[in-house]
Formats: sequence, structure tokens, C-alpha cells
Amino acid sequence: MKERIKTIIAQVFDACRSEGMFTGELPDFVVESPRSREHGDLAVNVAMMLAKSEKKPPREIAQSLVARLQGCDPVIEKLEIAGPGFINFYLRQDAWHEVLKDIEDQGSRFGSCRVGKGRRVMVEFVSANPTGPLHIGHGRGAALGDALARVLAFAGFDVVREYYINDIGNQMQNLGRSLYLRYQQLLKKDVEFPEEGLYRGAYMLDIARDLILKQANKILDMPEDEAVGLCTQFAASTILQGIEDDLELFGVKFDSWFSEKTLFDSGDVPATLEQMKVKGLAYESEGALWFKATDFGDEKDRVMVRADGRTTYFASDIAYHKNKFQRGFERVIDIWGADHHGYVPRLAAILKAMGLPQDALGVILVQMVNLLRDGQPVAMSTRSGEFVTLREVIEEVGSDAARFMFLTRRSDAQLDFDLEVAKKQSDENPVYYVQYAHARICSMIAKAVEKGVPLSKFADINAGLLIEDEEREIIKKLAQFPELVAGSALAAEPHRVSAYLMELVGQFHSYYAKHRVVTDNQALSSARLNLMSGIKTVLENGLALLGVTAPEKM
RNA sequence: GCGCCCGUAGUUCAAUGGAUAGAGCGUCGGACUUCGAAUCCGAAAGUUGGGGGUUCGAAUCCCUCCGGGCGCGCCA
Repeated sequence: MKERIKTIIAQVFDACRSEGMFTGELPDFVVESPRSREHGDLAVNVAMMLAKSEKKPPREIAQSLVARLQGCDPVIEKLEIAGPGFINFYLRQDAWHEVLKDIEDQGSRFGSCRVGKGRRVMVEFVSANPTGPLHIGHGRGAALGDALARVLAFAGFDVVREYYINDIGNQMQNLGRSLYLRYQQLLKKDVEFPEEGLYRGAYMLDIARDLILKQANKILDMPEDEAVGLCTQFAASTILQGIEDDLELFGVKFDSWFSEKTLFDSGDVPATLEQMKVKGLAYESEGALWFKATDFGDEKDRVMVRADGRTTYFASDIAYHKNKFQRGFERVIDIWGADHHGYVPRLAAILKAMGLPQDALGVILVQMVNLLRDGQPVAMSTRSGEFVTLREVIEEVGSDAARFMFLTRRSDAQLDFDLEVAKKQSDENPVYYVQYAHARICSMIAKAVEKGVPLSKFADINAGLLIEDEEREIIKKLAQFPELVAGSALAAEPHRVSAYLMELVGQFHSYYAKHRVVTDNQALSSARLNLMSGIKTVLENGLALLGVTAPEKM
């Protein structure tokens, strides 16, 4: 509908201009759904935007346009000039009804679109080191990345979800040593467990017990290097399996698990470094190999190979992002914790330097989560092992509540996550507000069928009976869903979906309290049931984008 | 010190540069004999952290100050 209005205005503008009424170009104006019903069904700001270039008052311009717009299209019932120069469109009562047919025809695909044009996008998220279980912060990244992937796919992108596994390097060494020491301790060997650098969490003891179960005390007799290596591998694979299980519990499934180690096995990292030397992007100093990041907008040069010959994480990351683009992704989205934000200019610099498509990379920073219980902060520290895991949170509050909590906030704002609030199965918890509406509609439709008013097809109802203000507003809201999905995808902001669902559901509950759907009037009941079915479908599609279930009963 | 993010009702959060800044919770007052009260209706509640600027129009963009968070490793 918005497109239709936009086209009409463009035509009218051209007609006016050819008569010399206007001189300039048509600006990039907006057709919007006004907040208030008093401003019509749709509002256009074109007159205000033209005011400057045409050097005329906006209301005068609006007047000239309105004169031409009258009778242009049968759906336009009334036009109004309001405020500083808005042109408000009042449309015919039945102008929106067709969306109910669209919903019916498209079903679970309603709201999807092709703005993505099948372009290949990678969303890389979570990517937590396999050194410990996921915590609440990872949960936020997981919910966001997964929902974003779903939204992008629905908007016509070809999406791959990838998890980057840092399975090599210092932290892995520390992990292996931590396990080795725990293993020795459990087998009564008298060893010190140093304070610094190692992983002390209780989960390490569980893994050590598991290791004893599988290997008995065989590892005790090995040379230390070999023993630690084996421990590293055992710990990492156990923890990674745990992460995968936790994510599955959270409804997140990756298409691809990319191992950092493979970048070395394939020779990609050394090859990339060599290439950088050849291109003159690197230099040696103090025994280390540096990237000239300052030439490309970063504030410092960055080390890629340390003085002792080992490569840094950054070296891997260069090869990794090169690899991503080599795999043919047109757009690459990285979701990181906000504590990594200092890393962004470095990565941007490397893309620029390597001639990779820099604007194809989008980094979304997810701000910290403050975990609370009854308003009191819960201590979180990975090294000491004192933290609430994502699994514990999911088990306590449920996957739906946790996801919805994450996805009603913008990612760049910090978030307080109160376990007690998330757990309450009541008004304080918005996820139930939305889910309840779905369950209510399901129950209503079932009850109607019982009473002999079956759910009819759009073709068999008289949509003209839907004349209540609330009905018109709900139908308009339903019609906005596709553009909302498109906007959410292009802006990479899944939280718009939950905000939309809250609004839709609010309108529904309100309507429900005011108007009876199933009555003795068969025709009216059928029409209203069809509308309810439309709401139900949009709720299902919207919740699916968030990865939240739409229960029929609760 | 430098850089990035944030600051909106008591509170948790919304608001493609648009009209009178909106919701949930909390508070106060109402509504179940009919489709699910995990709901609805009403009320109180705001100088959008302060101050400048940009323009027809700013919570939104720019500058500055204040406050909070996070970074500033040859860690990841």
C-alpha cells in the first residue's frame, strides 16, 4: 500500500513539474504509518521536504499536490493537510482487507520477502573459547545471532551460521595444564595448583573425573608434554560438546563449526603472513612481525608473530576473515562481546590493507549483561569458576523467557537480567503476554469449531463486516509485518520484531475484551475468526523469528 | 589521559529526522454467569542527564560538559 501511494505521488509530482509548477527533483520522501489515528491511515512528508528547494511554504505545496491527488486512486477516500505540511491519506475501509488473504495464502511464509536477493551472508557468533561453559553473556550473543540469522533468511538472504573455535594457543595450553593438575590431584598425587592463569572452575573437576573413567591413571606415567597435550584435547572436546548441547537446549544450531587449528593445518596463516610481507604491509621490529595498522586507520601497529615465533590471535583472524570472503560471502557479520570493541579498527584496517571488501563486514557489539537475583548482582568470574552458566539460566527460567528477554533490547545497550523476574509466570514477563495471546486464539478457534462456526477461508467470508476501529487498526498492523521484517533484516535489529509483537498483541487483547468474536451472527463470527487466524499466523511467524515457541495451551 | 557504547516516567525498556515522546512492571481505582483474568479499562507519573548548534521539524545528527560501562597486551 505504501508503495502504491509512493508511486502515485511520484506521478503527480512529475505532472506538476511538467506544467512548471515545480522546478527541482523529487526528494526521497517517506510514506509512514502515523502513530495516531487522527493523522489518517498513511502520512506523507513530501511537501515539507520540497519546501526548501521550491522556496514555497510546505502547506502551499501540499495544497497543489492534494488538488491533483483527488480521485487519483479509488482507495483514497479523503486527503488532509495537517500540521506543518503533512498530507494525510484516509483510505477506504476495505483497502486493507486483502492482507488477510495474503496471510492465508502465504501462511508461515507471510512476512518473508526478497530484499536479500539470495545474497550469501555469514553470521558468526558466540565463538566462545572452549575453556569453560557458556555464561549469560554468551546467551545474549547466541539469542541475537540466531534471531538475526532467522530474520535475514526470512528476508531473502542465504544465511550461514558459523561458530569459530579457538582451539589453539595459550588458553588451550592453560586449559590442558589445568586438567592435568586436577587429574593428578584426584589420583592423590601431591601437586600445587597455581593461582595464576589456570581454570579453577568446578567443571574442571568433573572433566578430570571423566578422564580418569576413560583413561584410568595411564596419563600419570606419560612425559608431561604429551600428557598436557592429551589433556588439552580431552578438555576442549568435552567442553565444546557441552557448549553445543547448551546451545541446542537454547534452540541455536550452527551450520558450521570452524576450527582455528585448520587455518594452520592448511597453511593459510603462514601463507597470509608471507603475502603481507610481499605486499609491504608488515615489518620486523624487536624480533616480532608487525602489521602496519596505523597506515589504515588504527591507532597502533599490531603484532602478528611474537618474538618467540608464535603467532598471535590477530594473525589467525586475518587468515580467518580472508577465508570467509574466499568462501564467497557477500556480507559477513561478526557478533562480539562489547569488551572486544577495541579490536574493530584493527580488523577494519586489515580488510582495507588486504583489499578485501571492507563495507561487507559488519561488527555488532553486544553489551554486557548484568545478572541479578531479586535486584542483587550475582558474582561472575570465569577464572575463579564462580558464575551462573547459561544452562543453569535456561533450566531455571526457560529458553523462551530468556530469549525474549534478550531480544526485546537493542544490542548496544547494557542489560539487567533478573532471574527472579524472568522466572515469574506472570505480568512482569512480557514473553507470556505474547504467548498467551496465541494460546487464547487457538482456544477460541477450537471453541468456535465446537459451536459449529468453523474457520472459513477468506474467499468465504464477508470481510466488509470488519468495520470496527479496532479491527481496522489490527489489520493495518498485520499489513506492516512484511516491511517490519525487511527493516529488521537490513538494520540487523531483531529486537524490532519483539517490539512489534508486543504492540500487535496489545491491540489483540484490547479488542478481545471489547468485542465478542464468536456470536450467533454466523457471518460476522466467520469474518472475525478469519481475522483472529491472521493474527495467529503473524504471531507464529514473528515468534519463530525470535526462536520462541508459540504454545497452543499454557 | 585517549577511544567506543549508553543516559528517555519510580523501575525495565520502546520510538525508519516527523505531528500531543510510548509500552510492561510498580503505585492508586475499577472489570469475570457468555470465546482462557498469564487479560482488560481508567488515573497519577517526563525540562528525553545539562548546555549550545544544524533545519520547516531533534530523544534521534554535530560540538561541549556531567554521569555509568567497556577497552587501550608480543592475552583471546
